Amino acid sequence: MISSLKDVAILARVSPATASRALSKPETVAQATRERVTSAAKQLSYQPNVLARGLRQRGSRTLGAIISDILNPGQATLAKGIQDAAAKRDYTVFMFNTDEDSEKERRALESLRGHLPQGLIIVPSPGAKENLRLVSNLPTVELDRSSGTKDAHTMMVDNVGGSREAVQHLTALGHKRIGMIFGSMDISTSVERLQGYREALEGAGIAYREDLVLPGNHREEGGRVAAHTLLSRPAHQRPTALFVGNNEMTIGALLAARELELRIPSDLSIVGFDDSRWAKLMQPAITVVAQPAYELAYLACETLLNRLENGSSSQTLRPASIRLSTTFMKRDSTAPPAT
Amino acid sequence: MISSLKDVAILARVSPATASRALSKPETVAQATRERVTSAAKQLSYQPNVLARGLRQRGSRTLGAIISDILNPGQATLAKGIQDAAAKRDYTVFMFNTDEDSEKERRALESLRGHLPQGLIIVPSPGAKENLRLVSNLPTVELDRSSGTKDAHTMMVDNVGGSREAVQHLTALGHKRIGMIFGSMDISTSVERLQGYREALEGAGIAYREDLVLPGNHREEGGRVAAHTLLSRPAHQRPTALFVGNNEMTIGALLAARELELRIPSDLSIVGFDDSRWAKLMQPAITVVAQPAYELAYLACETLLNRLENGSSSQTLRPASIRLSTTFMKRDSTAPPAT
DNA sequence: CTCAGCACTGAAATCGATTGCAGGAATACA
DNA sequence: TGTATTCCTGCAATCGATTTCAGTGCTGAG
Repeated sequence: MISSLKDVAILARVSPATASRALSKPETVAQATRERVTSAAKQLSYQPNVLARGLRQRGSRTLGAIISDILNPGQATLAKGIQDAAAKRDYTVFMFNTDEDSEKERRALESLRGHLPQGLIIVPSPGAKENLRLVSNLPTVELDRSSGTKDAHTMMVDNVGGSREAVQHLTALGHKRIGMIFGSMDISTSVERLQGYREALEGAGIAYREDLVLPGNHREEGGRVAAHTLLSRPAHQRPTALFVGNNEMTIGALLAARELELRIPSDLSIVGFDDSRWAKLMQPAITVVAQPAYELAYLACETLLNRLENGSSSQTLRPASIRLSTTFMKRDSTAPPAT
Repeated sequence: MISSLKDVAILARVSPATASRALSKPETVAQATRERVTSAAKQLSYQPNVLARGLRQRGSRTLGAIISDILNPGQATLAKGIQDAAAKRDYTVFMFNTDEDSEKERRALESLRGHLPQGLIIVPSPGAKENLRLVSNLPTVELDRSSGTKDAHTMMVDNVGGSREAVQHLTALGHKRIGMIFGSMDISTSVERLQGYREALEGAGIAYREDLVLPGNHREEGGRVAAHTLLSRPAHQRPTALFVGNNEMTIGALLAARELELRIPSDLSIVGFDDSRWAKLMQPAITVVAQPAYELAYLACETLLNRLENGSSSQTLRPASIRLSTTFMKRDSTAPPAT
């Protein structure tokens, strides 16, 4: 049913070698021959066997992509950006999820390695620095976060700047007690966003208070618990505004506010990091720091492919560490604190 | 850097053949030899070359998965279900997006074919019936929808029943003019959901009116336009309730209602097909027909793998056409019509 | 007329793992 | 002891495409 190059060669009355050349290096073959071969190939609806080709050429037009959680719309957007960029250059992508689990990441990398991908795009999980040694000679771009690996190519957004802007917005509105839910310290984005928060407070002359800052493990439930803790305090100690480090946790924070019957924005202002479908749809619509996730991923993939196709020279290129800037989306979930 | 089986064989002082057997059919090799080989493999951190193995065995432990749009949370859930099920059985997945575009689907299938996957799980796009002939001898499961291919294995939810239940809920509340936004007629789910709508109306003794039913192309914008059209009519002609055929279009319908300053549920009841994060989060929370998307996809993948591993007997198995039932989630977006 | 140069083509090796077949050693059984 | 059986191992072929190398035939220059 599936026909091989040999079948094509026979039908075109040439050797397999010539058939191969006619299809992949057309200019090296006489026109008449080339036409016989291409028409034979079409007639048999010949599709090259990627495995055989990859074996011979030591690697197929394949990339690995490892993201943390396809169910997170932000990550799904990354996945799509990667795939679109890869498809445009005729690469296929092996996509894996880690669920932020270092062990799953390791397994994904092992499994990937056997497929001899040409390159890797990864949203590193907490254990990534260790895991990435499994594929140390594979051209890699770290996306969204940094694993801390030296000389890695990274493609991230300006987390510090984005957070600073968000929190400055809150201080400008007059908020003094601003809480933050930040994720966890072993993920670079969390650390950077916390940093932006601190810088904004400092700029506004507000002292940093550890008791207003809680981790939230990046998930909805973590965000809910953290927000609940912060918001259950008596009214005069309770933060009047919350800055939440990612979209999932923002949902949790909103649920917590609802449970405690706090009205947004009159009782509580909220700014989230990461835009999303529902953020616009909510009433009030949520003010957020939007990230160019699709562009980021697309760019990451293009960068990787360019590096691959420039061959050896790439080795000498200094690691590209690109930061895209975020966009502050003022909506309706922020207002001056109640007097 | 990457070591081959031959390297392992040399280090273990055996032939490559024996090394191969020691690793993949351990019981056929003497224990002492086996241990030498496994330890050599570990020492070299040997990873089999999937391409070579796949070439020889005519196919690797790889599945193809084609979904329509990874950015749609429902589809992302399908993707995750597939991946989890595949990973558990140690298969890797090539994932493609079609964006409901038949041409992209064709390209995905062609590209997939060269990778010699063992099987395919596909959410068929409108042109799938034609496209699937490209891979007619590949074990395939159609997920979420049916392409109309004869004898195909399909894994779907009970769209007719789910819709009927939703619309019955509306008629029970006393609604007489119930609009529907259904997607497009070339996707089986749309047709079935429309069918459920008709059955429910009929059951309630309400005449089916074509002018209350509009297509919406499955996207937010299509849903918005359709809903806007239906809802712009004068109050006594306007539907008092809308049943919307998928989650994206439900968002559009909500936006349209907001534009027209219709209050939910007092001016307009809304039921959507497909649950999602934001449906719970909205105020009012949206009443929906929830689908067991993750389970559906997981099951689809397991079914496929079982069929693969039962070998030839599978050919004779009658096509499995499984329907999972939906769950009606009554929330706050439905109420009796205004008097 | 001869030979270099060119444009094409084909034979055969190659990539890495698997596997049918055969041979050798060890064991069992008569 | 002789022979049948079992167990283990290695040789060599194989999967399908690519690529090196060595032609073949032709053109054009000397």
